[in-house]
Amino acid sequence: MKEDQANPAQYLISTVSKRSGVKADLIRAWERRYEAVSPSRTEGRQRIYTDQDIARLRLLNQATNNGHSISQIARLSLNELHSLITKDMHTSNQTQPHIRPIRGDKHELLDDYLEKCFSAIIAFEATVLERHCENAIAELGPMSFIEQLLTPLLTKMDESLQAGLLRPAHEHMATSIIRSLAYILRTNRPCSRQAPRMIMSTPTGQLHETGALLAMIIAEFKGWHVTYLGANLPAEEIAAAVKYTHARAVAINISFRNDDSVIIKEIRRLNTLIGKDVTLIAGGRAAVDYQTILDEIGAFRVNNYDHFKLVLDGLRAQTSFQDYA
Amino acid sequence: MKEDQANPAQYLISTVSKRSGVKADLIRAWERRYEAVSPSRTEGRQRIYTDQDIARLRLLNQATNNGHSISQIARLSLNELHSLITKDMHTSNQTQPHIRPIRGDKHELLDDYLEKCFSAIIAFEATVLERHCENAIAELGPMSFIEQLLTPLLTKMDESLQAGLLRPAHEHMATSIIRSLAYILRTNRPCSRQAPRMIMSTPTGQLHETGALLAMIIAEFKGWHVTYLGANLPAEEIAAAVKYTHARAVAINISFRNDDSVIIKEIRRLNTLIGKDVTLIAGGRAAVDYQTILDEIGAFRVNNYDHFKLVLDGLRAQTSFQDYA
DNA sequence: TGTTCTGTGTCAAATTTTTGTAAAGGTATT
DNA sequence: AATACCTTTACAAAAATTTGACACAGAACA
Repeated sequence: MKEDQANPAQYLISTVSKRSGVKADLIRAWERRYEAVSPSRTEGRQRIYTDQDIARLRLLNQATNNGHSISQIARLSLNELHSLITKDMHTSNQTQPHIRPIRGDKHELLDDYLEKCFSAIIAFEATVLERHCENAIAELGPMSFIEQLLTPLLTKMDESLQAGLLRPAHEHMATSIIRSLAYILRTNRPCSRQAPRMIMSTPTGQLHETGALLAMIIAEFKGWHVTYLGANLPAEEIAAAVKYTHARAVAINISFRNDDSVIIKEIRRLNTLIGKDVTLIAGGRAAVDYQTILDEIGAFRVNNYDHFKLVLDGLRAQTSFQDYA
Repeated sequence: MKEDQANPAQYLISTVSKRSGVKADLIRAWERRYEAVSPSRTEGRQRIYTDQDIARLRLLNQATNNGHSISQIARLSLNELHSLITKDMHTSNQTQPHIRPIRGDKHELLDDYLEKCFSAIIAFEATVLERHCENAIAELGPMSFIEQLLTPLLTKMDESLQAGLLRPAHEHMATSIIRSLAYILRTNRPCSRQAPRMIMSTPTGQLHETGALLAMIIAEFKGWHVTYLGANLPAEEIAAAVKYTHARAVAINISFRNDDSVIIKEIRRLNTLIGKDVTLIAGGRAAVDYQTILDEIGAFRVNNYDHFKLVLDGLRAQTSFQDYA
């Protein structure tokens, strides 16, 4: 356990430049003028950067492109940079999901992050896990992070839990961290008034909400106005939320096969309560176990996030004309 | 205690102009003539604005468009501007009542925010609730937000829930929003390696985690390195987390009086598992119901956040020499 | 009615500051 | 030796600053 076990400083400036998108000259200028990063040095005075430095530079790059002055933001923390950029998206009505020119070996990069995150979980290092996730979000972008890093990570966690390699405490810790990242991941865009609305929740007895949370983020990316209700909610409450918000769709996440009779009853009840005009979508690892009931009532069941996106697009297209101002 | 605002983001005039919709020239004129804003300066005299300044200018812009004279409203507080504009919306042709610039009346400000947040909850407007909370955090700072706005709000929500004024769906929605704010509220300071560590969770059967979440944030403010585990965790798991992290204290939150035998058993088990060297702290609305067992095993019970802070300080002082870098 | 005063928004010129880029000459690494 | 880095210095474009002036609408005044 030395100074920074999980973070062996390792990258040279050319690598950092490629991965962050900031030219090497400029990286040095930013360091010299504003101490934007503080890399350590080799014996021969060459700069050595960490993952965090890369994430920083990437965010700084994005923020300056958004019109911020480098001198003013150079010393902000990763966290602060995140919220800064989130706010930018929030205000400047149409900042596109930023370019992610991850050139080179993306696969290796993902594996690297996956390994690092998993190690942090095993070591019960919440702070390290959080930092790695923040870095990954900055480098990969929210979507890739969710689909290509987080999903495999959650799967791996689940397997390890089954295998007894991890304890529930590990999983709780990791889940809390991941959940807290939702704020960064969400593109708090103003969400035009005509955006179709959706309720996202988890039926009674389903306590795990990670899946629902990520699905919410994805739906928001797809332009939906999602009202997120958390986990473990009875059908009447979900239906009430639909009425209040005039939602056009309800998505529920089923991660575990607890007590079939309860879930099936809840689904059936929810279906009758929301009426025919509201689309019901069910996803999650255990949703497949309820295929029959879902078919019977004419609800969608989605297998994965791509499938979910397709269904969402279909719903948007199918209904009244939307303005894509 | 420095003023450690969660919002050190700073903007130059061009950004401010774009975001607020007020031309840069005019912003300067308003400052020169009416001190509408008071930006700080860089070394080279460039103006530096905060988020609040932007909000201010946006409101001033809107108010002037509504016919108000800039010289009359330039010095109103954020909050007063808010109510001015909402009043404009409601009473389209009313003689504007005397809006006294009663700044400094924090009580009124808090009541106003409380009212707005609660209305947003009743109306099931998640987005509005979130925006009000974000504004309040910017204006009040994280600590005041938690202790003076959020705590009363949660109490009020609870009463309304009991009275049938709100449905559980309302509460779930609001809780999700509040939880997502944790990321902003947390002082993600590096947390020096010598910071005392603490495990925060909620025992089996206790599904509400808002209290634990806020307690975590407060403990972090107090310089603790908190590992947050979420809700509904068996004693063995909490104890395992203590072992992994070498935590010096465990805090559990008990919000509801569910099944006494379970909770008492869990507390007792937790106490034996963590050993004598680890301090157990219990808080939450229903913690008082378990006073006897807590006394018996020599655990702390805290009544409120101030009490919690006192206990935390006591623990820090009592143990080995800490660095207050 | 006509004149003046005041409050407001806008513009322009001259000057500074900020910031990305680059060249030159030396050092490390492979 | 070839390539990649480092430091220092310089430079030019973009953005901000200050100062002062101007236009115009309403209010005040004669």
